[in-house]
Amino acid sequence: MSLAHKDVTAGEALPPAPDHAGCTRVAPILQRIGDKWSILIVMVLGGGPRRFNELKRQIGGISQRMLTLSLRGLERDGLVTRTVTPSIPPRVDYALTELGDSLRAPMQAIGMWADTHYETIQAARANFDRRAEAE
Amino acid sequence: MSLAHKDVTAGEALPPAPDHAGCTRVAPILQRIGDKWSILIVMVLGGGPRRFNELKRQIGGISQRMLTLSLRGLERDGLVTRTVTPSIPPRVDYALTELGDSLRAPMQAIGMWADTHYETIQAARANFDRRAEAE
DNA sequence: CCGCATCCCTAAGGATACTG
DNA sequence: CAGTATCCTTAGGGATGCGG
Repeated sequence: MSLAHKDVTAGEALPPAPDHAGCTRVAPILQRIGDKWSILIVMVLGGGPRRFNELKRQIGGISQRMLTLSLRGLERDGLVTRTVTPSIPPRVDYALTELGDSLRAPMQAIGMWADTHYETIQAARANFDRRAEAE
Repeated sequence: MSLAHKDVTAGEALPPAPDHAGCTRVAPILQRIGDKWSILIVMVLGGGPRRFNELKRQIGGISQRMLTLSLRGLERDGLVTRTVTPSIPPRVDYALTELGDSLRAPMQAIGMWADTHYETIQAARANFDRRAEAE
């Protein structure tokens, strides 16, 4: 793990390039929320607290195993709270913390980007695959 | 795969919640760039074109296998160009496309977020693990 | 220098069945 | 309802060695 910050002399042509710090720190976080389900969960919880099976239904296609694990991860990172009401049947509510809520804005920036360029990317893929198939 | 857009009546308490569309479309894209290396590559290429081993060195800790695969993925999605100069020894340059470059902005939004809340998240994890260990 | 092919091991993740 | 536990299959990813 290095990501050398010195030695920027190698190449510096086209763009402004105002990054260079906090790159390696971003990766682990992006992976945390870049997994198959976490963003979906955050998105749904952005609409207010949800119960376990409510989440499961609204997300669609997730197993309870993965929902549990994903929620645990988000809870662990302080993005989501888990509130148990020990009634019968038991009731558990999940909600975004302030931290989790603050993630929604940058997330939507990516969302916008993805939505804007979705077709372009699909086209690029199709194109790439087509000429790859033609050897 | 559903993510029902209707039936928002279930819960709508705390936040403004201006999302609800393009959620399922975001996930695959986030996974594409949320893998272990892609963002790092995009970040480094943000500083200008790089050769293969140049990238490898600057990223640090990546195997050439994964670098190749990641670059192929990025190329396939039209985020990166691959330019071969058939000299001896051969020379291959990678650079961001306009599309790839446009990704840097939203990416840095997440980067900022991650950097800002890094400590908080670490603390939350430590806290969670501590009380989990205490059963 | 670039990168494909191979081997191999681990983690991710789905399906199902069972508990408080 | 809200999980936990188990099984099993696949994808991710490192190490190494060869080839243009």
